[in-house]
Amino acid sequence: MVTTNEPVPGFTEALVRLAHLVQQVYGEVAREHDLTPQQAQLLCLLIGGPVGMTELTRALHLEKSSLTGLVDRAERRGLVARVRDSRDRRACLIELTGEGTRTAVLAHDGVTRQLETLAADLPAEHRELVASAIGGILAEHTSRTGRAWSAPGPHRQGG
Amino acid sequence: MVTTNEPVPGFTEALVRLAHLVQQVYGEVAREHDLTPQQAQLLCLLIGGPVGMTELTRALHLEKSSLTGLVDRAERRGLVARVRDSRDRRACLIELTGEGTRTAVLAHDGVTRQLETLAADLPAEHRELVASAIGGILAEHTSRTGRAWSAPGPHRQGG
DNA sequence: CGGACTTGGTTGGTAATACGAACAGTTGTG
DNA sequence: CACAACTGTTCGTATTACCAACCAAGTCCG
Repeated sequence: MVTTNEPVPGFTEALVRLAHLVQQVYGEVAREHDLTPQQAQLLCLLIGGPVGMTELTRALHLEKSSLTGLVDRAERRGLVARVRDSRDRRACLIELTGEGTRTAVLAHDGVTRQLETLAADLPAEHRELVASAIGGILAEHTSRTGRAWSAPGPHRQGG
Repeated sequence: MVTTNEPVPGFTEALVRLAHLVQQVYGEVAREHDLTPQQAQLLCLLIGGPVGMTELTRALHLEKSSLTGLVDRAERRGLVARVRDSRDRRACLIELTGEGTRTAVLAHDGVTRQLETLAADLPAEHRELVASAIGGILAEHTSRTGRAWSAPGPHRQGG
């Protein structure tokens, strides 16, 4: 009874284009603050509080070594700092500096405002529907990979 | 009584995450076919027919020089070819080769299938609604920048 | 305790991505 | 023809991203 065989062909197309648009917005906003899109993403991810490298590799879908470089450059620019984890002497948490926090918030707000502006014509109900639909897709993906983005919140350490 | 002032704060968050997910799917599929995400994107864009460099820079939001490199590498791999434009001797159209077409279709199908799978739980009506909502957002952005992606179809020569 | 194994992060080497500035060839215009 | 506008390339540089190899710290197990 499910009609998933021949849905709207434009649906995935729309998703892909939207992703592209978001990417573009991220790029523009990042540039306004003299950041690369990746750095902006990193900063926004750290707004919720310090995060460990391993957690970041999962959130950003990067290899460890790639992340090392990204954090290195961000650290060299004084945007983030590595702080040793008290419970695990090999691990380190990445933390926003003062300037990093300022920039991160500005960038995050910029992206949010841009997207909100673009979606201004969208009635609130539709907006909620889209949000929930996306939530479903994300949940489906999460259940498949068994990994989540771990939204801004306390890092749930298994122990 | 428009309620655009304090909408769902999770809306833009959802958009951003979705973009990330699509990006990831693109990356996975690309890798399955020994492509970089950018190459996959290029190939998918060419499925509709040959496209000029300038048009491609707009579609991919790249500088001319960046695109030259991307096309260079794709050409070196035998995926695309530069064909001279008969009407304009400085311009060239980028065209898929035989293998390029095969790969492009496979990659496009792969991405589509993945996304469809993830959205399988979404009822068709919601899907259409989401697609149209996204369409609205894209249209808004288009009207702001005055430029469109020029969906798969005949290249409209601006004249 | 002590070695095997795992985990967390860095280093080194390489390819791809992306930008800006400068350049060469065409086109169109006056 | 002179000149501006346009199309794509080349060059130099910074960033991104991967893999393999590595070191250091924690964990497991005998």
